[in-house]
Amino acid sequence: MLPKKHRITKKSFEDIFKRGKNYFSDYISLKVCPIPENRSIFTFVVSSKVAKKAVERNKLKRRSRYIVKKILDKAKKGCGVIVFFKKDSNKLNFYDLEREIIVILEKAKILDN
RNA sequence: AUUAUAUAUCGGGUAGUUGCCCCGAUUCUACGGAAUCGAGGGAGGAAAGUCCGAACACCGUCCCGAGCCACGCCUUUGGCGGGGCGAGGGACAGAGACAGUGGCUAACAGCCACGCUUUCCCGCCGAAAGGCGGGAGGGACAGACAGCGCAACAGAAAAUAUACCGCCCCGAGGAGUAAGCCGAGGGGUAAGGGUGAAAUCGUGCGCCCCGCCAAGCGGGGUAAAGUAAGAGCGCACGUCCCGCUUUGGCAACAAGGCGGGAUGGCAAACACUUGUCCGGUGCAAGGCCGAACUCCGACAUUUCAGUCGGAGAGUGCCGCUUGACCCCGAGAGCAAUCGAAGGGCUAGAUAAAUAACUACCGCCAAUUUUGUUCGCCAAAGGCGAUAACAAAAUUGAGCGUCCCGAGUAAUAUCG
RNA sequence: GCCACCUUAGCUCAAUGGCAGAGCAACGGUUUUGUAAACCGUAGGUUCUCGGUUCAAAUCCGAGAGGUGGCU
Repeated sequence: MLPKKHRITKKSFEDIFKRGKNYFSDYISLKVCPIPENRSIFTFVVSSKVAKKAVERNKLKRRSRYIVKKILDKAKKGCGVIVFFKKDSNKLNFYDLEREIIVILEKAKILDN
C-alpha cells in the first residue's frame, strides 16, 4: 500500500478530476494534473461496471498500488494522478497489468523510458 | 460407501523478501510532524440484502412535575404569595403497524412451550356420515347474524331463492257416440334435471316376515319408520353453532350435562369493526475548534500592501470502539433464556488500511499431453483474497437470501 | 448511509381479481413495370423469478433478481 503522503485526499480529488489532462489506453485512462508539492500523489478508481463484486474491485486496486509503489522513486515529482480502469481490465493478470500501467505512465511523461 | 434432510463448530498452513493502517516505547523537532524499534493487533458467517425492532444522539408543541434559585408580605427555628430554572413523566392519531394463549428479551413481526385448526399416511370402531389413537408436515391463527362490497363462464336459480323443465292437485273450455284425449289459467312441490369452485349442514332408512283377495289394518323384526299427491315430512345418528352450567388448566382451551337451532365463501376487498402499539430525524445524529477563502466594521496609508475585531465557512479533532462484549460455566428452567465465581481486551480505516510476490504442502467439475488395458495414482499443465458465497464504515439482537469443502449427529438404502 | 418507483410481444405502452391487448416493427398476399405508401391477413407471451391468499392472480401479500430516480 502507498504511504499516506502519496495518496490523494478528498479535497484534491475534486480539483484533479476537473483540471486533469486525459490519457488513454485499451484498459486504463488517466487524469494528470500538476500540483504544488515536491511529490506525486495517486489514486485508483474502479467502477462497478468493470467488476460487480467488491472483491474484484479491491483486488485490482491492491495490485495497482503495489505496481505504482515499485516505480515511485523513478516517477516525476509534482503530479496528481487518478487512474480509471476500463471494462475487462479485471481480466488482466498481474504481469499484463504492470506492463499496461508502465506504458501509460510513460505516455503521460510521468515515467522516463 | 453413497444419496437425501437437519446441524454444534472450523474456514487454508509453513517459510522467505517487500509493503500498508492502528497501538505502544524511544529519539529528534521549524511543534505541523518525522525517524527507529516491538516473539503488539489487523474482515465475515453471512461483514452483503436492508425486512425489522432496539441502544445512543439531537430537535418540536402542550400538560404534569421531585427539587433548586432569588424576590415580596406576615404573627420570623416558621408560614403565605406570585416568578424563573428544571431531572423525569405523559399527550401528540393516521388512508399507520400488528393480531391464538403463556413465557423469554433492551425490544421485535424474532425465539421457546402449549392450544386450536388443516393436509397426507397407518391402525381400530361404524351401514354411512363420522369418531378415536399414532406418525409426518402446513397455518399472515381476532371479527363475514355492524356497515359497504365482490363472485367471470356455465346453470332454472349465486345469496331476500322471485319455479325454467319435470311432477302432483284443481280446472274455464275444445274435439269426440263413449272410454280415453287436448287444455288457457290457478295452486302446490327444491325428491329428479345437470351446471358450477360453491346450490341453504351431512349420512342412512322410509323396509322385511306372517294373517285377511286387494287398499288398508293388526302382530312380529330392525336403532327407527308412512303422507290426498309430493320427502319443505318423519325417525335415528353425526358435525357445527348459540345460551346456561359443572370439572380441569395461569390462560388459549379441553371433557361433560341441560335447552334451543342449522347462520355458504372472500377482511393477503374497503379511506370496515374490535383490541394493542406508535412524536420526528438519523453517527453525514451531534459536539469541539474554527485553516484557506469571502463579506462587514475599525485603525493606518500618497499608492500598493497591512493590523485588529465580528459573521460565514468543513483543512481538522472528538463521537469511534470496554460493549445488551468475549471465553469458561456452579446453578435455575420442559425449553427459549437467565446466570454465581474465575479469566480476557480481540480492526477502527476516511478516494477509504488489513496486502504483493516466491517456494513447498494444497485444490482442479470440464479440457490437453505422457506413463498405464481402464480407473486410481504420478508427472506436465492450470488455479490461487491460495478452493464456494462473499469484504467492515456508530453499535450489537433477529429475519430472510447466497454458498464450496472439512467436520459432528441421526434416520433410510445397499454391501 | 437512507428513501421512492419500475419490470407485460422485437420496441413504446394499455388492461375493475374473471379469454392478456393497441401502435410501430416482422412475415405472407393484393396493388405497381418495380419500390414505397395504401389495403387484407398471419405469427409472435414462463406478464422478471419463487412461494402464498383466492373457485380464479399480470393485478392482492411475502421473499429474491435486475433496473431507474432522488436526499445527504
